[in-house]
Amino acid sequence: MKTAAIRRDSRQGDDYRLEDQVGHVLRRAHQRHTAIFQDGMDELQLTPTQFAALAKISDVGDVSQNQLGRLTAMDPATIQGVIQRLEARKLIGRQPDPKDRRCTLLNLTVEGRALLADAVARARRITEATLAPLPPAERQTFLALLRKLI
Amino acid sequence: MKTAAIRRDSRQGDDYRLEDQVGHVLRRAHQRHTAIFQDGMDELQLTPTQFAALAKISDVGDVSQNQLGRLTAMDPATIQGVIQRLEARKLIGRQPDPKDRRCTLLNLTVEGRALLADAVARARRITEATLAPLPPAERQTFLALLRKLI
DNA sequence: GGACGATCATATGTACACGAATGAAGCGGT
DNA sequence: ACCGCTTCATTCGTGTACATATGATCGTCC
Repeated sequence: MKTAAIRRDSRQGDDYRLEDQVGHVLRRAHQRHTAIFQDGMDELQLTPTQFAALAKISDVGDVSQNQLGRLTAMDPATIQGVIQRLEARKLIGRQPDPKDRRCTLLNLTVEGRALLADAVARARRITEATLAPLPPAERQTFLALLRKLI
Repeated sequence: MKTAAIRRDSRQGDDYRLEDQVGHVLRRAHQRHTAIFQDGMDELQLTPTQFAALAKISDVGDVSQNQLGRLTAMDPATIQGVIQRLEARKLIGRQPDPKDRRCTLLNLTVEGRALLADAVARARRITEATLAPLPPAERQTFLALLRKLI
């Protein structure tokens, strides 16, 4: 009797509830964010990963694909497609690395730089909208905890 | 001078840092979790969504695909593929709904039930491993905050 | 009871995400 | 100079994830 009460109140109990699992909530939170992102980037037609790639290239200048992948947490196989689509839209350029013939160095085109400026402004609003359900005081707490899980 | 100091210390400042954005951290945390999941479910060859579908069917019994999709936060187009793969492995069965000829009702096969029992035990360890970087006291806080973002 | 809008499953196309494999190129040690 | 190990970019295959479209069926309102 007492055991059951304790379980119901403070422990997770014997039953497995999908909606209580970190993974599931993490997945749904990520889903919600990408929906907000897609909405906020509507006119620019940028996905979260495409935006991340552009922002990083802008940060660090000439980078190889694999290096950019490490900086943005993308697989070589994943970033390959992202780069391909950005290049097709002429937002980035590619040129062979004179020092290492295996690499191709990436950089922003003029159009890429212009579009990124717009995108960053939107990204700030997207971050704000994503965190909107949390009172400002809790946002830092949440981010600090979330960062520990990386 | 003073302004710059304040910005550096407590405000987000003018520069846009990708690694400070919720979306990016959320994406990476989700990535890490799926990696842990894949590792923990190695022998069973279940993906997070496949596991979620099995667990939910076990919970609620006969469900239509779309209904299951709503319960597990999956698009009709997404759950279609998940169901198809689970059926191919004979973990779930499908039969027409006598009350509504548009629907097909899903349920676990004997193999599905057996595999799920094993999977749930593993899923508990996966949740534990995902939250391992957080001291126990912070886990409830984190989950409570994360849930607000859904 | 017939038309209309909603819902169900499915299909197509695009975009991440990653394992695994491949060929080209770099590099260190002998 | 050569061999082996690593790294780079690419490719293939599988699996989410979602927009959009389609045909079948259901409910409802007139």
